[in-house]
Amino acid sequence: MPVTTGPRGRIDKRSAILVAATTVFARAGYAQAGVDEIAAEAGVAKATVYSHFGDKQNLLREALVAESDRAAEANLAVVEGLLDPGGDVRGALEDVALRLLECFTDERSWALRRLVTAEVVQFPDLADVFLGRAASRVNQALADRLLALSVAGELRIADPATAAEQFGSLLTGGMDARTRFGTRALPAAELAGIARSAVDTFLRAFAPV
Amino acid sequence: MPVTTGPRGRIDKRSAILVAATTVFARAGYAQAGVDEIAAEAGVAKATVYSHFGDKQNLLREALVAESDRAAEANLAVVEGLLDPGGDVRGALEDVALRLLECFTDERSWALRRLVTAEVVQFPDLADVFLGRAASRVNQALADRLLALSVAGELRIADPATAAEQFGSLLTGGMDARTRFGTRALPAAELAGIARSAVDTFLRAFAPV
Amino acid sequence: MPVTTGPRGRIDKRSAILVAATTVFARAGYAQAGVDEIAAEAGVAKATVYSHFGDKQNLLREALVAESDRAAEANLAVVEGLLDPGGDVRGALEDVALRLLECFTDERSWALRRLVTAEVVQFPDLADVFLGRAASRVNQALADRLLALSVAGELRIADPATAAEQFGSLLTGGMDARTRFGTRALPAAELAGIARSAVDTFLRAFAPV
Amino acid sequence: MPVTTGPRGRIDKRSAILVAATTVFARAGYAQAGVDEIAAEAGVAKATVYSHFGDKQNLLREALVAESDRAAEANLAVVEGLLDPGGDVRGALEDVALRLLECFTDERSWALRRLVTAEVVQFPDLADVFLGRAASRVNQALADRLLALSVAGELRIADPATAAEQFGSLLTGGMDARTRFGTRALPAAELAGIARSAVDTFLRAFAPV
DNA sequence: AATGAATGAGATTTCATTCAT
DNA sequence: CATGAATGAAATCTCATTCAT
Repeated sequence: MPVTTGPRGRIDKRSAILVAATTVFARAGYAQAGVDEIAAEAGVAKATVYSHFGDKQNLLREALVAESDRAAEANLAVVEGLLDPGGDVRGALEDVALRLLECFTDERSWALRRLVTAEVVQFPDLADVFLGRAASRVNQALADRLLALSVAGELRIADPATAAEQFGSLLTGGMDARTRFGTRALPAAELAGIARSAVDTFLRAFAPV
Repeated sequence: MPVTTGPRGRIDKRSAILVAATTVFARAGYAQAGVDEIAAEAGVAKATVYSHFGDKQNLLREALVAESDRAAEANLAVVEGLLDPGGDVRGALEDVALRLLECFTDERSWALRRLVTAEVVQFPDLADVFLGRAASRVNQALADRLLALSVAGELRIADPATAAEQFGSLLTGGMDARTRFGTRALPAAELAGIARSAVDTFLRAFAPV
Repeated sequence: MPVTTGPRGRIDKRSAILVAATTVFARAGYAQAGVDEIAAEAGVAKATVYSHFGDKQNLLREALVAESDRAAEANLAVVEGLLDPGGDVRGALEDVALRLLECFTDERSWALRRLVTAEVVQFPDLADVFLGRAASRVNQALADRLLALSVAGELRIADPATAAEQFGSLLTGGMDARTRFGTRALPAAELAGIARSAVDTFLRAFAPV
Repeated sequence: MPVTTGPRGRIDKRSAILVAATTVFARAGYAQAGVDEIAAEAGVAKATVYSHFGDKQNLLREALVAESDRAAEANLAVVEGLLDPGGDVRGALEDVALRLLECFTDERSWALRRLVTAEVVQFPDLADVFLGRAASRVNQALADRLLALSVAGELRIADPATAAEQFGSLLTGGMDARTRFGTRALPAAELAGIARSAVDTFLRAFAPV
């Protein structure tokens, strides 16, 4: 018997379960993950999982909400570091590009995207969770920065939203193939090369005259 | 009583099963798809499925092989249409871009990518199937064409493989978000806009002086 | 709604399953017995059987452990009744012989031996279960008694272990044929005759001069 | 296409199947043996097995008939060697005993008894096959010899049938335990010891005054 | 006569979920 | 509130048997 329980104990269990669910879903996939397994990983009884989250699907959703927020946080932190560099746009963009790429190729990010992709047909609202909480916020933030740079005369961008999307695409578009869908890690040098190459093309297209 | 049987009958059943498997896996996902369901869709007994394919995992693999080949065929046909346009590079690229986008946003292509993505952790060799049979062949073909255009002085490309990858990325990089992972169809006008926008950026970066 | 549950309830179910398994395995043989059938006989859900015993093979093992113990108990009770008879050795031996024969020809004993015999190739440890828990204990106990009678001058036995084995053999050696492997019951008179005949031969060999 | 077929080919196939069935049933048990496996072992198609033997149960029966005959032959050959030894009854009996024991502990004999024991509940007529074709014939032959020896004054036996049964019992009664139901081979020395010990007890009981 | 192919029925096992304590 | 226990429904896979060639 715990000496003190109360709201704190319950909350602790809730997040232990969420962490466990994230881990197990990432490792095994939604269908292959057993609620037993999640409960064991969290150190609680299976019924406790149900009393907190209702059912397995909802557990997935909540886990994806948390992971999407976590991923968004990391990405936004990077994008918000993209301030007016006073001259070295290329350096600033390469720096942001590389750090975004590191976020993107993180194990947990791959797992998040894989889970959304895998289950979107069964549970279409998962797309909204991921896109709304992570992808579109990051894109919007990036568009804001690009606009700022454009206003500052460092870039020449007509449509910042599209430019932001294309910046991201150039950066991450080949990653499925290169990492075999997140199954294989890339050497740091390769990451840096990809970032440089993406920024290079981006600047050819959007550098001021 | 079947009208005709013999060796042809067996082959017919095999492909009926493969078609059914593709359909059902696409509709329900690998784990949620029952072999019962596939057998019913194919109009054969469950045991026949097993006698042809051994187990469910192998059925998935064979289905993905077939779908990868089919997708590659369609994409290659488009890419191979990209000949020296004698002046109107933009028009030629936009045409190819749009048609590639149509391939890419096809229901079956989405299903293929979703299945690979979803199951790559459990069955890592599926990545090889998809990448080796489809993605990398298409990229290679596109690189070949870009090189030819570069040689012809229509483009100014140093590294055709990377340029091809970037062309594809600009084209398809935003599609997860726009189609909600293939869950939502896009109006033709939007597709055309995306193609135009991708080509525009690509040409800004790679058009000759 | 059950009138009482709690820890007692689980134990009750466990033994209900064990009893049912014993019954069904005896009736149908291991391979032909369905876990469905056992669950139905026990009045529980199939999954409950699995949650208690893990798999079918283990269920067989546990059932055989219980049956071996039960059989050993009955046999040992008989053998331990063989005290110094003060003169009438023949009578005492015939009495024990007949009662051992009754144990041996019991339906459940036949079923036990049949199951062990049938499955020993697949699950070699079953031999250990049966021999270690039943056969060898009974033989040892019988050897002890024969030694005591020998010490008391009622028998003339050099090697009690072998003598005990031979006593058992004379008694049960012909039973496969007579009962058609336990498929046919014997009249009490025949049993008594066999016991008498076995004891007769035994005493011819081991009675004191 | 075989160069010549005809009745001889069919007969060859029939016995190939029977041999294969015997092998596979012995190795795996009746229920675990697949008709596929038997057909493969025999080098024929599964349907051929059915066209020759009708169903699996009948295949078992025919295999057991053949094996029972084979076992009987071997045992009878031994027993029939038990002629009037002119003085050395013990030596003659020990010789027969050892050779019978060798028959009895043969792999194939164990397999035969195991199959009969295992399946007798499902197919009660198997007991008749085994008992009628092997066990009782051997016992009868042995009774004949014992009677002859008795007439010759070498033994003193009132009831030869019972004596024969007891001779066999003394010999084989402990073999289940010693060989763990045929799962473990015995060293030749142990076999010889058992034979000697059985004959010793037998002669104590049945040697002439 | 022999076979390759197909199948219906059933086997074991798993799992998300509920309920009484 | 947390849990151990129980379960209904379904999943994958197997196998004896038949049929058309």
